[in-house]
Amino acid sequence: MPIELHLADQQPLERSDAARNREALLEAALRLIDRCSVDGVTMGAVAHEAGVGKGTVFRRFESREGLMAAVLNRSETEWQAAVLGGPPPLGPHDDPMERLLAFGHSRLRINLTHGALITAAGHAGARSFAAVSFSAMHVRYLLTAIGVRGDIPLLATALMAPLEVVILEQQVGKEHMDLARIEAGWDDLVRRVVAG
Amino acid sequence: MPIELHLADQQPLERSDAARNREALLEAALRLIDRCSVDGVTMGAVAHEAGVGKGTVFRRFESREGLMAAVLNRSETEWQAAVLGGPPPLGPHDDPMERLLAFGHSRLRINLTHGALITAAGHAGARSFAAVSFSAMHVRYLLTAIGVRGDIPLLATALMAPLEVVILEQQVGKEHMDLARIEAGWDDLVRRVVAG
DNA sequence: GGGTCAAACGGACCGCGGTCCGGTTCTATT
DNA sequence: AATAGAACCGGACCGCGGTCCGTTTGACCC
Repeated sequence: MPIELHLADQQPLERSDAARNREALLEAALRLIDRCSVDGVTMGAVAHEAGVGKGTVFRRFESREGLMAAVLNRSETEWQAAVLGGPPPLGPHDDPMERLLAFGHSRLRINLTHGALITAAGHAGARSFAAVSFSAMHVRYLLTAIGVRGDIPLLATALMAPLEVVILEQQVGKEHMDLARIEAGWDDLVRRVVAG
Repeated sequence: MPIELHLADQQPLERSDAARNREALLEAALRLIDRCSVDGVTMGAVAHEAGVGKGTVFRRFESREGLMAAVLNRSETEWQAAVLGGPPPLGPHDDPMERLLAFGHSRLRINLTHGALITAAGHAGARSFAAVSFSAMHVRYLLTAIGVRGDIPLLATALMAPLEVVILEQQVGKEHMDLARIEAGWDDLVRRVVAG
């Protein structure tokens, strides 16, 4: 019987070839993304680019959404770091209201820039899982810090919903709104919600 | 040269067999939906069920999304009629605020009930096209009638965003919120936005 | 080094959405 | 009724996401 003494280690352990392939696949995906845009990223193409079989891609990442989520995760992680410990106004300081506004603007820009990727990551991505996402927790925290009264989780959702990719693409693509207007609209919404 | 004297007629005219097939396909789709749920509705299956070739389905409805949108359109149309001319509080009466609240509750229920279908209808469905949808127009109108000041189109979007299927399914499926709470949350949001 | 076995690998295979094109059918016109 | 040609029809075909299973490989123990 194996001793398994990797105390705080997570998952049962990953074989070295598996780890190597995961890395190779992620890099292959990145290469493909900026060579043929997001929807040029075919599972077969990624496999070929990384020099492995298609089955391997699926074992590592479960699905196309999973792969996209993994790619997305890189930039998303450093954004989260910026929120948790970066410079103001996004990072920690003593005016939660200003921080909330900065959060919205930042999220807005990201969702517009990486819209295709986020959409491709689907249910494995931004939203989902473990009950609530990072953004939801952060907004709830800020609302509480501001002193808003009411059903905080619901209010947080209401504030984040207009930042969703689907909504933004509708506004920019079909209704031809520009970024500044959408930002201003979000600020206004926040003020109204906070004022209560 | 053809005289084309169908004055207010829309599109170049539809051949009778084409019209017959469109009907047959829509009914086939409906039959399949409540026999095998929405994602059992395969283009091939619909074609077979209607007794036509697969190509025909695509010529009539462009894509799977298009077919779903056509199916959705039936219930959606009668809902729109209820909004425009039905009984209060959803239909016309003299308290726009109450009507707005009723709108939200109604939309909420529909989006939860027909979520799968709406999602399957995708960009050809609820949202899209001709610049703005029926719901957007209605909410903008009500906000104006209430006397809200500000960027009405943006505020309307902000109010409708939390009613989107993606959001609702997250709330109900992952965060286990019940309908009453979501309704209450929306009412609260509306009051805050209107109070401004 | 040699042996063992779980884990990873690869690529054939499947069903679906979507396209294409040669043959067929309806409508308008005479 | 006959003609012409546009519109429609069917189903073979393609690429993609996803699955399956026989084969290989790496980790661990002797």
